[in-house]
Amino acid sequence: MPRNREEVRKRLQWAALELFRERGYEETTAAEIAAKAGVTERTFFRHFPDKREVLFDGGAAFIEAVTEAVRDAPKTLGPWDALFFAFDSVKQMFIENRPFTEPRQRVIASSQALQERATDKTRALTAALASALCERGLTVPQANLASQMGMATLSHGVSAWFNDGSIDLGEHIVRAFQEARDLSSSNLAIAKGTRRTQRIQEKAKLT
Amino acid sequence: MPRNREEVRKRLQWAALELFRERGYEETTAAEIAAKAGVTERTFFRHFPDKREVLFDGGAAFIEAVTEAVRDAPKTLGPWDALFFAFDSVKQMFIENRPFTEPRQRVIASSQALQERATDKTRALTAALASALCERGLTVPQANLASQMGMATLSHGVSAWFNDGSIDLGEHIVRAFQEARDLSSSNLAIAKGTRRTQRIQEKAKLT
DNA sequence: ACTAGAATTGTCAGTGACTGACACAATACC
DNA sequence: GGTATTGTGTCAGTCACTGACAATTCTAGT
Repeated sequence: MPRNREEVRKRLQWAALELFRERGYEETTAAEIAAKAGVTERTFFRHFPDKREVLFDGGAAFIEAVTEAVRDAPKTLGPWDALFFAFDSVKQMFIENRPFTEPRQRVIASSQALQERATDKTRALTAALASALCERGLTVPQANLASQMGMATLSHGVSAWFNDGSIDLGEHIVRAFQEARDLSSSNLAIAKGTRRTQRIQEKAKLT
Repeated sequence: MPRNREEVRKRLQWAALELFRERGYEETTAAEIAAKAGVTERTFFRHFPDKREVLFDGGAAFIEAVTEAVRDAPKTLGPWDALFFAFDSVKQMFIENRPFTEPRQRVIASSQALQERATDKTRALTAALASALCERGLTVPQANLASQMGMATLSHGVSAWFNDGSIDLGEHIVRAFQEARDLSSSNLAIAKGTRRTQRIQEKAKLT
């Protein structure tokens, strides 16, 4: 009885979120999710490669949007500005998906296994960003560093937005990038060179 | 036949690394690892909570060393300098563990499941760093941002050291922090304020 | 050396995630 | 209406992981 593929997929996701919230992730079996969605356990694993993945769908679409935004950024912009441009371009996706994302976040926070998968999804996005930055002339290490710093900054901004919805998401992102700049530009020891750094460390050891 | 606990632990780790390199992670069962170490599958899971964890031992010791170094950093240092101080203080651990770490890295890179766990270990370290930074007067979001940027920078430096052992690890870390500063301080759009940023984006849409 | 008690392991049975193979049903296309 | 394609059900099986209990070895006190 093959219904519409997408419909079954969505029913499974909905059922999973529902059961995870009621009983918790570990206490819910894949068979129970499938039963609630009106299909078999085997069908569940035909739609999702593993039990965790049922909560992480649509991530690929977001990755595609952000990396495309990085490619579309004005070529005059440096990597840091290009990332800001890209994040600002796709901020609407965060706003639209917030009703789905917010309850899911609570479930993820309650399970170690789900946190691991969530972290891995962030890593995949970071890697895709780095790849896009490479096309802008950066070396691989530079692109990795920039994308990781950018993702850390974006997470910072989105997290602040979750806790304070009274301010626009775009404004939160602007502030996050400002904070990142202030933080790393205050690097006194390194700015003056290695010699001074060593002296500071020797001083510290005497204390 | 209970031998010394630490000895069995190390035999299991060695056997696992060996088998993972020969057959790959997925193709090796926990029972096989245990048999090679002269114990039972049940004993394997008494020493390690799951199959992946056998490759990630000693991480706790490193976390403790780095966070303690953050706490010991001169109080006059800002968060960014404190992180540099801490990383520089424990760089010896990287040098000593390189013979174990390097082959392990190849195994990890060949398995999705192991990569996930590795990423999670990085996340745990980052969280511990953020916690240590909080004790230096930073807010939670600031500490999170700083620790994530710091970890990204450290990874950058260590990775460069792996690829170029002719230069000292300490020098690689110094360079990584310099690159991080240069990267985020060149944030032209944000530095001039939101208005200019919006204009840049509107211009881009016309293109 | 001897022995009680703690620590470690072996054995066994069981759950649940996940997979391959095959048959069956529903849909799309002609 | 027949046929290939696609989605699903069923079944058997592997493997990660766990609880319970017995057996074994180590450790300390005598």
